[in-house]
Amino acid sequence: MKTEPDTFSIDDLKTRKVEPWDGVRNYQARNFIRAMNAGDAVMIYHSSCAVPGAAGLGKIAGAPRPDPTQFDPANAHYDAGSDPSDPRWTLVDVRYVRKLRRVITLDAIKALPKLGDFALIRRGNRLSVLPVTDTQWQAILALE
DNA sequence: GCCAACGTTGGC
DNA sequence: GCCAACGTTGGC
Repeated sequence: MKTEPDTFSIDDLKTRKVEPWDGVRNYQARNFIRAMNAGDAVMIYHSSCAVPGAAGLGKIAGAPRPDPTQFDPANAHYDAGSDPSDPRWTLVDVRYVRKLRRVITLDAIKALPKLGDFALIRRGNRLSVLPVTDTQWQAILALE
């Protein structure tokens, strides 16, 4: 799961302990959120910053649920077209697990030989929530 | 349903 | 700040 550290970093998650991951407004990312289960492991990735890369680990704290910000006209992520009886957008609550000892940079991840098809390093990748296979997960964490 | 214009993401 | 990628919007 990507986040811009200037807005919400792994340190912020550490302070908050659990954070509702709201504001995702991309159908593909939403579908990945809907496929999540409580207890699933997540890697927290810092994007749009000086050193993009994996910064920490978390886990999903509960079942996916409607994102309340979609119904709040004052919220930047308000969606007037979302029907409260069938909410369009979903969030999960993410619990802090730990920071990585150092940021595993995008460069280092790209240099891994056996990632296979990985949405994070596809050209023009813009997905804010994307799946990581066991193989990818272990290969990345082995760089810590 | 096509496609140009526009907006956003995110690395550099 | 620039620009490539790509999703969304809206005119036709």
